[in-house]
Formats: sequence, C-alpha cells, structure tokens
Amino acid sequence: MPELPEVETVRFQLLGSIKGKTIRKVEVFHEKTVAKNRDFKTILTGKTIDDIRRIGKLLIFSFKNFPDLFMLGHLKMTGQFFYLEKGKVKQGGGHSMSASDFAKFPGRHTRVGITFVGGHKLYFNDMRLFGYLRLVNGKELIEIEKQFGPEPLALDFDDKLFYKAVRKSSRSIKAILLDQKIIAGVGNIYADEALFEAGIRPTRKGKNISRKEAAALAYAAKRIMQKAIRLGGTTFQSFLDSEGKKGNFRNKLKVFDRTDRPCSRCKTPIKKIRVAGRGTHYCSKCQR
DNA sequence: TTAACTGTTGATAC
DNA sequence: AGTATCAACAGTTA
Repeated sequence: MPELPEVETVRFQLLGSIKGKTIRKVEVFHEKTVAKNRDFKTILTGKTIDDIRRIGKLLIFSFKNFPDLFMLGHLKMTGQFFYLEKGKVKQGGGHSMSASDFAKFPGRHTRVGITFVGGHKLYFNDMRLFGYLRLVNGKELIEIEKQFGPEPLALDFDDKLFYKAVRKSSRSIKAILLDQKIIAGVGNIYADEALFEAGIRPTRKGKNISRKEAAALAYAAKRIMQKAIRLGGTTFQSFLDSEGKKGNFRNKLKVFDRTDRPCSRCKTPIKKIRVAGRGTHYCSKCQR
C-alpha cells in the first residue's frame, strides 16, 4: 500500500540501481499492466534510463536522447519493483533477499520483466493488477501532471491553496486530504496520522475547518511524510517478510491500525470508523 | 465455506 | 457541479 514516502523510497533506490543502464529485452507477462501501450516492448527496447522523477505516488522514468518519451509507473496497492543483480535480489526499497529467492523471478505475480545490457533485471510484480506501466510523450505527461495538486514536501509548499480548497468543500476533511488533485501523495495511513497530529476529527467537513487548522494539518502531513521517508517508508517493507514483520515507520504510527489500543497521548482507546469509504482511525478525545 | 475486508483511483450514480 | 459509491482484483481474515 505505497503512499508518497514509500514511492519516494522506491524512486531513490531504483535510480541508484538502473540510472544509465540500457534496456536489452522487455517481457510482458500480463498484458493488463501495460494495456495503454500496444508496442510497449518495442518502444522500450534499446532505451537508456536517464532519470526517475516522482509526482505524488506516480513514478516518471525518462530516457537518454529521447526527450519526448516517458514511462509512468504506478504501484497502486500491491505493485513492487524488484531489481536483480548477480544473483542478489533487491526490492525497490533496497533490501536484499536471500539467494534462494532468486528462483522466484519471474513469479506468479510478475507482470513485466526488463533485462538490461549486462544481464541485470528489473521486475514489476503486482498481485492485484491495479498498478501499471505506461509510455507517454511530453504532451501527455503535462496533461497528467496537471491532475495533481501541490506536493506537501515541496520547498515552496503553501497552505493557502489547501485552505482555499478546504473551506469551500462540504466533504469530510479526510476525503479532501486523500484527494490527489488537492494535495499529492497522501494515502489512507498518512491521512489518519496527520489528522491525529493536527487534532482534527476525520469526519469534520472542510467548510468547518479554520485556516489555522488547515495549516496545522498540511504541515503535519508534511512532517509525517518527511519522517517516514527518513525511515524508508512504512508499508511496502512488510511485503518482504512473510512472518508479517512491519517496516520501520510502522512502529511510529499513532492511530492507523491501532483500533482499541490506548491513544499515545491520553490513553483513550483508538476508534475505527468508516469515512470516505475508507477504514479510519482516530482518538475521540484528542481529535475534535 | 462463504462473506467481508483491504487499498488507490477512475467510472458511475445521485 | 459536487459528492458519494462502486468496480477493477486477489489474497487474508472472520
């Protein structure tokens, strides 16, 4: 369930692995993953990775000498990149797996395989098939980027626009926070965490949120995601461990997935309700 | 065994 | 138009 911090971690690790590498072969194991491109394999073959950017939860790969070609990568809920080098397997997050796992690729959930010159491989796994890889040109990319609101992590992030969107909305503040057009990159986990830190009840309507509260919320989201990035993200790491051991930020969560456990501030049991169609965790005493 | 639940987002319904 | 709900899918939990 990658959100912005997880995708940023993947971006950073992946860039270190594949920047400058040239694609020798592309295998598509499941057509739906690349459904938007009929000639995905042919176009990609021979291209050299130049850079990987990110907007919200969307990865944007660019290629040397082809300034009008981009590969979008969205992990949605269960997408993962695995990079294989000389018998070692590294996930997008850069954690090595045991050598015996090498045989698992391509596996049941492998949708696309990319082989680089030199034999290194990049696999895209996606159990639930919501994720995708898609080739676009510059014009299409600009249209897609327009659909994203400002990044809370951007240096020039300004809560003015956020409050402007919040104050006129009758949706719940949680639904607004999850809307990628308003703020890019916040998913269910960090939405609950940010609302807790800002002391705001997720069910409150946007129009009833003050400027001060909106600012507190936006900066809480920013701080939490910065911290999560420092810790290598929350969620995707749990994919590595079949025993269910959680990622580093998991231990820092104050409300998400802590139903009925005592609030870290006031010991009131954390409640779980449904807001905007999503499981929502909050403290009924600390959040008003 | 079956049903409910999980998570993101585009499509559909109101 | 703005908002709420559903569907895409597959695996886990109740």
